Amino acid sequence: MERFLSNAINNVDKKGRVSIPASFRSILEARREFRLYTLLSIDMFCVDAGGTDLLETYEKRMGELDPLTSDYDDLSFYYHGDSAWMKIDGDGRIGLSEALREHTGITDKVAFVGRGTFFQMWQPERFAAYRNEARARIRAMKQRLAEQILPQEVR
Amino acid sequence: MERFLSNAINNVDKKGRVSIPASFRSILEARREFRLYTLLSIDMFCVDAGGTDLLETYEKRMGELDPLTSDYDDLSFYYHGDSAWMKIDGDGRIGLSEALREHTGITDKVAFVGRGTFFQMWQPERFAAYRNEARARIRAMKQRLAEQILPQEVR
DNA sequence: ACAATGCCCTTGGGATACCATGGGGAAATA
DNA sequence: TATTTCCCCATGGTATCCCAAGGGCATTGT
Repeated sequence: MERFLSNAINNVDKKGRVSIPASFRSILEARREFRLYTLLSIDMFCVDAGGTDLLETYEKRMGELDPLTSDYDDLSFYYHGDSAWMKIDGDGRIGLSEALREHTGITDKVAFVGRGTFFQMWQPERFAAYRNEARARIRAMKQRLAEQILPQEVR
Repeated sequence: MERFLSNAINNVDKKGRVSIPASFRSILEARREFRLYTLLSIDMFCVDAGGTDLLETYEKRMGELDPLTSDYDDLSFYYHGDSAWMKIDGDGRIGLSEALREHTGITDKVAFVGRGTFFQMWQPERFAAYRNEARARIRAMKQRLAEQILPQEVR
């Protein structure tokens, strides 16, 4: 299946609309998705977005829990309550909701970031900052792995 | 089947009516439901609402118990005694009962929260508080899982 | 190699439909 | 008869639909 790849920054017009990058749109269109499932991220200031399959992934994850547990309840509360369908208009745009703006800090520009099976929407500055942090963590990770693989004496 | 998704806050007018969010309404209409099954939640200050299928889900749950047990009796007492049908008017509104107000603390605003197969009605402040708690619990849940997967030495 | 052309993508804006809300008044209830 | 419930219509704001234009990129032709 085609992946959501790369990133782009698009402008919000005065009606509060943004164009979804064409490369993302064509993936959605190929899957006959005419709306976006969006979820306010729990640990980042961004929104996860994708097709129905994204929601189904989450529901599958929930499905592995007993419906009577509080874990299940919390997950359902989050996946269904903190998410929304966003209609994609004929020109491939979406209208940003108040909840989305508040959670992400987005005002006049949106950074779209491919994440493989889904993509994210960020306020550009926050995206840049997060990206730098993530890169630093990856460098550290590589370092750790290298130390793990090479025995002490060889280093 | 279409899910109840996202959340919205609507006003109660001086006649005591609230509009059900259009996205929720359209799901009910598609299922030819012209009234709402509502149940005072046991462990939250909210009301669960949905179509006939919601009541049927509960009855099925009861059905798995022995009718002669006190558990069965309690559940039946709860599902049938603490619930009510709410009529939906031609404009998609419902009138709030005294019992509902008392249990939820709702006065002039209602937070509607999608829960997939049903939705909830909250007093907005209580909803905001519960939502923050739930999100915190999920963050902790993710943390637990991450620690479970990564062996101690690698961390 | 450079210029011209055409296509695709993003952005803009007017018109329209939908939705939440308010209120009048009739019908049902007590 | 008084009060509540229900049905109807009105309105302001917002979201959606439709059409148009400007700019960048690649392709084509000279």
